[in-house]
Amino acid sequence: MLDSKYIEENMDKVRGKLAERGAEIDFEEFWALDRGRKEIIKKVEKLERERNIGSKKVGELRREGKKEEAQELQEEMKRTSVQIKELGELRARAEEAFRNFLLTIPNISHDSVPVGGSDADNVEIRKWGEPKDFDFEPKDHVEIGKDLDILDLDRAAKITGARFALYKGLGARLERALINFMLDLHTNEHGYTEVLPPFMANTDSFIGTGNLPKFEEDLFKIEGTDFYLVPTAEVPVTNIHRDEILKEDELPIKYVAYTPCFRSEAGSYGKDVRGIIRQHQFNKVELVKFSNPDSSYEEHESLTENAARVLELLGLPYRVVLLCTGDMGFSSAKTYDLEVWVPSENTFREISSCSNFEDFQARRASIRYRPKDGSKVKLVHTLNGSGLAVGRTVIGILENFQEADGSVTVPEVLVPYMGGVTKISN
RNA sequence: GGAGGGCUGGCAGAACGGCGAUUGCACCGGUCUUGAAAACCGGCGUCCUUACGGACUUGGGGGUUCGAAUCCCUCGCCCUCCGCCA
Repeated sequence: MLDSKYIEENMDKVRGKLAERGAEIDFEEFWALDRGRKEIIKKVEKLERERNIGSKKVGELRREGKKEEAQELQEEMKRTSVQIKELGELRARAEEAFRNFLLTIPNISHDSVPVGGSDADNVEIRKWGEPKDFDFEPKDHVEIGKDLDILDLDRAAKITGARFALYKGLGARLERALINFMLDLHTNEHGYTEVLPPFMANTDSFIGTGNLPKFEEDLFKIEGTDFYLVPTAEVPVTNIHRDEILKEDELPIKYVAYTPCFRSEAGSYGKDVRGIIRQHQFNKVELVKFSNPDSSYEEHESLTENAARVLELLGLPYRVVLLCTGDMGFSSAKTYDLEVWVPSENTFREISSCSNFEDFQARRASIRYRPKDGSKVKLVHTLNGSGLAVGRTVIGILENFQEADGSVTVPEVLVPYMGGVTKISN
């Protein structure tokens, strides 16, 4: 959520910035809602003042034994009270309409973000590693998984439906090994605190991160409750500190969390239907930071590096891409995507998305800190990034490290997590 | 699922339905000091207003009342006990 005062004072900039990302804001409506809200607030508060003074006076008159005067004033205040109640309802509606309007406006991009309409305008920042030159026809992960009997998509479809996976044997072990490896790396080497949050969260939490009210169709809701399955650990973890005032000394707070992620994938019918690239349920290790606003962009860079380190240790070729205005998520001010090399597609595919949300989520979720110098409490900046998406990491490993004989070499760093297994083969 | 107790400011903890929440601790600033501590003074939630001011805020929402932290209803959460259960 943007600061309404900021919008008022920087109308042209806001208009331009939002246009860059393909979002239009109806300023006529904004002004109308804002003006309406302020007018009604003024009226109500004037009446409330009268009532407060009047009521106090009633008490005084009674104590002085002036019963009749008290009675008279009481009658008058009763009428005032009725008016307040009526206007109060209008006020509530006006404020809600204003807030709802603000909740549907996306974040403003950082000045370093390139302007563009689609992923074609994203900017490659750097590349790491060399895609392997296979001297045989490489298979895709579906074939590899089937041939090694570690991935059974047909039976998963029987259990649930399309876009679900059943890992078996060393496939299941590989998934678990990756989760543990990533958690150990980020806690031991990068200073994150491990958390294991609920896999469902309530409406307030989803509003806090910006997933609601606008993107409900992307979520699975639990019938008969106020709970949704989390589409990313970002939701529960960012909301750990919702409605809190943190100490400046505590910042930055860094969490790493493993959760499964559940996404309805509405609107992606027919896209990535083969394999486990796009699933209704997948595992992810997520990095989340709560930062001092002054240093959030440094924290963004280091968070991205922390995620990239996973790929480097695994030996998977990747590139870093700076998303353009048109390709960024609703809540983000700046996003780097990490893309892993996928031999079967002869291209890079997103495996991590690292964003700085500045105070956009913090304002929605009311996450603030108390500056050391005693000045007014301020909103923190929130950041997060996948560290990494586990299913897609499995794709990377199976496809990049496949051998001519159909086996897959286990990256050295994972061997201890695989119980000493160095090669997955029949 | 049943019975009971609770929810107040960053924390602790008061407040017969009536001058719009007493106090302590923590934190920040100032005075004092060579420096620090102590002491003293001030500050330390949100909104409206150029300002002066004003309104709101005792878990959320609603009700009773001239007036609600206080009474009633409802939802949420925490604690204790019973039942069931991985």
